[in-house]
Amino acid sequence: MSRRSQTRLSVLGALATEPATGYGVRRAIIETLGHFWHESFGQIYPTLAALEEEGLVERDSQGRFSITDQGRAELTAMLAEPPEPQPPRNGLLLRIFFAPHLSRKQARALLDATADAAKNKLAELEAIERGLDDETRSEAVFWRATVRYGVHHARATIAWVDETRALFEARRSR
Amino acid sequence: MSRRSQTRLSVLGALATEPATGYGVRRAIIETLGHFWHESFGQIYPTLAALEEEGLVERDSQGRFSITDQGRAELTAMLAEPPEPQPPRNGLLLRIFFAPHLSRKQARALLDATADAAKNKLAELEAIERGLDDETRSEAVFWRATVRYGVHHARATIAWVDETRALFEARRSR
DNA sequence: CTTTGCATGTAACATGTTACATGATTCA
DNA sequence: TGAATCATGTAACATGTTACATGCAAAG
Repeated sequence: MSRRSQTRLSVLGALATEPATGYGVRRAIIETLGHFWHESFGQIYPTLAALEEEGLVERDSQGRFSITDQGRAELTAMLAEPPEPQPPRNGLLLRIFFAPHLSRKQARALLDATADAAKNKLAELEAIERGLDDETRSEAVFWRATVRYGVHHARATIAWVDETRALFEARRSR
Repeated sequence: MSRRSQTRLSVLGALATEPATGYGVRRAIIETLGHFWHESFGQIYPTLAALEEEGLVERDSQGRFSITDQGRAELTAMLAEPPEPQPPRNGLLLRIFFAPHLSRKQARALLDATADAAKNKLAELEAIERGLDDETRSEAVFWRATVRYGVHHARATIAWVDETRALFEARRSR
């Protein structure tokens, strides 16, 4: 089972929206997918070269890439594949699990930092969501869905921290 | 900034609980951290060799590894470091974002599969949680916290799918 | 006696990040 | 004119997975 690179997917998707240079692809990814996706130049340039060789994108005289018909077909095919479940590796839970090897203070700091990060993320997402209220393009419903995903999960994290603080305190006073 | 391998952390943590062979370390990780962590043999054996060379673990005559005092110190130090934020790469959201390139049916299938997976995960976690009710060891409070994290997030995913289905339907009938 | 589990390891590959090198253009 | 931004790429490194090779021991 060949784990197909998801970089191909994000690059093809970006070019399906709008032709761009390699640099522009990265900017587009940061601006539109930034709250849940990330690419580095070290991936983008080789990927564009490979996509070009496969005839999925083509480069014009200014160095701008655009997606070909074949590229659109490949994009749809890749999108239809189920997202490969990434093997779970949650660094926070690893620390929580082994927290008996930490002092109470350190464990508390870990929870505090987690809640702070989630609250910042939530604020960021809510700002993006408000920005979408003025968006009239029909795709906006999908963009909103990605933001809402983050909102739900940030709130889940915040609720979990509250609950976990109480759980740890109960233990302390037992 | 050197992304320290978290494999070291999981292996040291496992050995802090109980000495084991490389094979046993993996079993312990599957059994106790399985719902949020994963290691392959290809990582565990080289990591054990490296930890041994650093004097953080030692091997007895039967090939069992146990953690040294230095290893415990290193474990505590690594646990105290904030979990490095993994660069966000959410394959599901990538597909949702680019869903305009999918048919409605494919988009719906993606949401259905997501909800199913989350519900299965939730059932699995709730079973683990019930199992913890009989657990008397003091560490159990931390184990429970890791399970509860998964419960909160699985529920968040389920709620998000419900909301998103409604969002997409509203668009459809507009 | 054969399957299952225990046990150790390596090699090839895939993916991805970071740092570096280089240069053009634009804007203050 | 100097800083910021646009632009392209490579090389070294880190991390991790998968497949393969090998062999012993226990259980049925």
